[in-house]
Amino acid sequence: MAALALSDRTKKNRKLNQLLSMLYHEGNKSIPDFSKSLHLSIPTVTRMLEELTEVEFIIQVGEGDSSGGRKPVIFGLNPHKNYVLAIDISRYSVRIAIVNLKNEFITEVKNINQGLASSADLLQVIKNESLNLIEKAGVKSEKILGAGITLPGLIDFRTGINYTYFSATGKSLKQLFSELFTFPVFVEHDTKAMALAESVFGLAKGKENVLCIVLGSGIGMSMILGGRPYRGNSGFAGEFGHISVVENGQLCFCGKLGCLETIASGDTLLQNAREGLTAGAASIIGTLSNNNAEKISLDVILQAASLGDQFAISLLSNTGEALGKGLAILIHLFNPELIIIGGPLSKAGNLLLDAIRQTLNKHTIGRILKDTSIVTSDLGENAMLMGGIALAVETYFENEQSL
Amino acid sequence: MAALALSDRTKKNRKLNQLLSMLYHEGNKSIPDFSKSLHLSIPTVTRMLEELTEVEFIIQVGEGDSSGGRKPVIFGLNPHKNYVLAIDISRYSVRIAIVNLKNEFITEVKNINQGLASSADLLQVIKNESLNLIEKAGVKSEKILGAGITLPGLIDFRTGINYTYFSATGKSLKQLFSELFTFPVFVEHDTKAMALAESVFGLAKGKENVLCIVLGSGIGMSMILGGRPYRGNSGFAGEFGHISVVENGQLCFCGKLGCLETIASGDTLLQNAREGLTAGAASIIGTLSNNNAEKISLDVILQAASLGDQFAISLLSNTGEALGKGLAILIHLFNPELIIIGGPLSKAGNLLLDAIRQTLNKHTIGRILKDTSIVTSDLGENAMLMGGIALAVETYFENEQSL
DNA sequence: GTCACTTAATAAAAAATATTATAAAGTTTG
DNA sequence: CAAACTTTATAATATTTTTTATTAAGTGAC
Repeated sequence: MAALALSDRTKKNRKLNQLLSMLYHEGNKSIPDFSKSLHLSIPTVTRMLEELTEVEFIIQVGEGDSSGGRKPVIFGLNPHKNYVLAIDISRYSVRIAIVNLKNEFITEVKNINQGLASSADLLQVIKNESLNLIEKAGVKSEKILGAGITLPGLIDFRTGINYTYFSATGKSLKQLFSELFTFPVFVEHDTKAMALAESVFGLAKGKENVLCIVLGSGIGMSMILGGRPYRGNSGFAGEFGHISVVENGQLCFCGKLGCLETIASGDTLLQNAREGLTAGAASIIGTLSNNNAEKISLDVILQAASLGDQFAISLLSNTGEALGKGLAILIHLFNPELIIIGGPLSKAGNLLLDAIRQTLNKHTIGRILKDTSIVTSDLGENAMLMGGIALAVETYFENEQSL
Repeated sequence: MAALALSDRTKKNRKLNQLLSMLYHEGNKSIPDFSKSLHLSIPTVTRMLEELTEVEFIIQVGEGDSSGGRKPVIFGLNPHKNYVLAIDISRYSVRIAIVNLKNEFITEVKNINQGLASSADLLQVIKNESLNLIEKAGVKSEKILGAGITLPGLIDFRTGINYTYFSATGKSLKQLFSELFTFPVFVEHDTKAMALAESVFGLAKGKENVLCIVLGSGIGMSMILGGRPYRGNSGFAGEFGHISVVENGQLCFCGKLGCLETIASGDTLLQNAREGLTAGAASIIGTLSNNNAEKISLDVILQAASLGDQFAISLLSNTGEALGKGLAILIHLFNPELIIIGGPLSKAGNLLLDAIRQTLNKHTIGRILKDTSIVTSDLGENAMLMGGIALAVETYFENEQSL
């Protein structure tokens, strides 16, 4: 097995990198497919594929269809050539998994009940649990091409410094996590990772201009513009939750008044639920939460709504309406082809979407709204992990830099 | 002079196109410069330059500096190889000019006092005046590589149909204008052309993420994101003037309530001026406009403000404050490195900028605001023409499609 | 089922490109 | 002010890539 130094940024390797990246993003392909996409002749592509087969990066996966002629051999990534460690860090938990190059989870997703807000020694915990998982999976550490790590915070992507977490260390996130493992690490903001996941695996696949909204306790946004993730100048783009929508509104934790988060986030919804129940609203939320205001969660409210609870439904539709006002702004500015609503609240589905659409009809210029679809994400709770995986593979194949 | 079919989209020509485009955007270069940028060897670049010199596309313009070694020969575009006809169409006027490939105007800018709103036969007028200008300039029609045409309206860039003007013809803008001339036409929305002009010639040169605001009777916006003009899905992106900022605000001509245009546009400023004067505000605006409310224009108010008129200054600062609220939203969403304020009102300079900056300090998360500069454009009244020129040259050199 | 047509893959020849060596033209330093 | 070093440009050689021709493998119509 000859050594193929894919990390050299020579002209030849750039093409090899491009080829691998295409295979990862667009799936299996034939020689003529590559020839057209890469603007290379068929003999050249043949030689490249031979080289990559030699080092076991790719394998023949069968033959394709033909509309009248010899059937082409189809090539695909060798799923067992490498593995990716995916780590999604959040405030109260960490999720870890290992996948092969077909994005198949080769372990269960390990859930740790410690997070950024609850553990002093989180990095060490992450290291140990990761190494355990790697051992349990029976994967050699050398076969792991890298770790895709996602976490929240205000991250300056030029310096890699997270101003919300770990900033006291003075180290960049890449430094911090690199010290844990022998393989490379690729770090990304969790919300931005979700956009990447949608773009590579989800509903944004093949689309050029997509906005991804993450509805959880707060409101996050990430964007695919011109087919590429958009970060802005320093990585702070997408602070959708903190645009002003209410003149002299409620105080937001960011210090400003009337941010969208103060009227349309999960936290606000919960607060409204508690206040409504205290004021005597008729609802099964009380029973579902054992009449303990502390136990009222988004899941409880979603459950109540799905059971037809009018109060819960109106809470969701109020949130949808408030969010719709914000989305109207986004649509005027970005003219996106698609808006994907993700995060815990997105499970509300049409209870949320209907209210959003109604508000948009009122607040958006019709000609522009016409070209925008609004859907809820179908990636589920592994969205961030998937984003981390895509980041790791893509950065590795394309030989670029991540955070 | 051998024929060099630059329009063939072969691999070789793609490189030639890239080279010409680089020369246009980045200025004159040496053989080693090209070699590095184009990832081609020096002999190959030498051959390409010989070919392009042969057909008079480029010329040697002198020699460059060296930090210790032989001085390189510097190559540049031949400014007289081709010319561009630039046409900027607006509601009440049309401006026409001819430039060479150094972007030097080889004629005066011809100003026609007919426009989209005032002429039934505008296309014919434009054709005649253009041909006159070409003849007067003594330029052979074959030497004109194309016309760069800019105009306002809601333009679907996929179909090239302008829903505001000429939509009754059922023809795309390209068809419509192509019928006027023997050379190719390249059409662009006027506001988006301004962003292109800023990106190629103006303050946005070399910058990745820039927002361009056009402050005139209304409020327009165009964007450079990831170094490229951003249009959105159908070309409607940037409707900054029609985002909602006032709950149950004034009725906007777009049919919605409380659009930014209803509080921060030139028209609103004029209306406020008239109302203020009627209510008895102390100001020299009255004298400057001969006490004729009809004659109060943005220019009059700017003149009054520059003379120190307190009422005029407060009008501008009110507009700045209102605009600032909108800009705060943009900064949170786009995290741009630069916001350029253009259009007639931008002449107010610091009278506007100071109020904007003050408002931003109040309404924007500090960490994000820190990385954004806000300036007024320095392209002047030819900004749109320049954008049309850049569009024509760039599209021609890069062999791509425009509207 | 054969014949005409289509698509894929390989082989050989031709063209283009890169690499290496060398020369030309400057700059800097002792 | 020469010697040593740098950078640019050209020439010769080696490599890579494309083009063209050929073969392989399949489809569909009569």
